[in-house]
Amino acid sequence: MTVIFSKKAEIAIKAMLFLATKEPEACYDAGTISKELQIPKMFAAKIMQELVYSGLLNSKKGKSGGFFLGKNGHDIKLEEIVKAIDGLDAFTSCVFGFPQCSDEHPCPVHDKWSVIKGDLLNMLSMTISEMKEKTIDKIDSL
Amino acid sequence: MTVIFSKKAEIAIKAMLFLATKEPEACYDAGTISKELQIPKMFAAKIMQELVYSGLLNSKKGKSGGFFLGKNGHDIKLEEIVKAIDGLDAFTSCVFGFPQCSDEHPCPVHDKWSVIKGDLLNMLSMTISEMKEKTIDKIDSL
DNA sequence: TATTAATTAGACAAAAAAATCTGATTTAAA
DNA sequence: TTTAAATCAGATTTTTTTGTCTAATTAATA
Repeated sequence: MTVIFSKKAEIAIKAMLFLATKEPEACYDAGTISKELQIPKMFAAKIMQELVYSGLLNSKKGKSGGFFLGKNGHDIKLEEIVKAIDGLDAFTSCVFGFPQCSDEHPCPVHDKWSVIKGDLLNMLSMTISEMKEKTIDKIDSL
Repeated sequence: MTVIFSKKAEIAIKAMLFLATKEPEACYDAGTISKELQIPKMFAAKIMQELVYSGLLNSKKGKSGGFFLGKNGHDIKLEEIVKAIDGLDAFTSCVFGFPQCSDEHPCPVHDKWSVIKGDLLNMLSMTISEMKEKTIDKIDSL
């Protein structure tokens, strides 16, 4: 059981965080990133591709190619990364999956979950740059 | 992507909530419960068995057998149900899965996530009886 | 221009989670 | 005592998620 987002989303966030700590246009290839994150190269490559597809990363093909941030880290929120990989359903729907749950027809934890959902979205509003500031020199120890 | 607990845990909660709205020792069989929750009978049966195994439900075998709460609804917290089915790792570990994440070596969202984890556990401290009070006559519309 | 090293797309495989089946046992009631 | 209807345990199947492979394309550089 993953916590709040899938393993792929977890990796996506870590990969983007890694790139955010580097020079803006510097290219890092899937192999380098996979070593950094200690995951299989082809799995990293696949996830990076999804991020390119959604515009969060850019890529350079061919020899000495690789990946780099698609826009300034100040403009990339965690939420966008999660949205690109998992979607945001988890953060907008009823925690029990009751389709009719709403303010008018609340499930038993509707109010509490509504507050928590807000806090979760607030947490996900952090940008990659902000994360970087909090992470400098720590990524290795994590 | 499930939100905070698995689909099985969702079903477990709904099934226990259903039983909580009935007479304490009244038996309801897997078929009845599966119809109520609109899920396959055998899937319901399997989940009920897990709940029996963990002591949250009791069962009566044989003809006109079925399931009923293993203890008073006032003494059954949501948390126990989730724990029985999914475990509680999700509510105690780092949201990014960083194994070393701690107060001393916080990940970038450690503080925010710590608060949210507390709120989640608080939400799960609700008892089945409390949920019932908030749900009476609503379970059909949900 | 040939070689090498990278992304890309899509098919494929493996593992995990969700769902189903089967056969044994239990028990109420005909 | 026989039958019908239920739980139970464990194996099996299906679906989803995770992870791998291969062939095509791209581009730097020798």
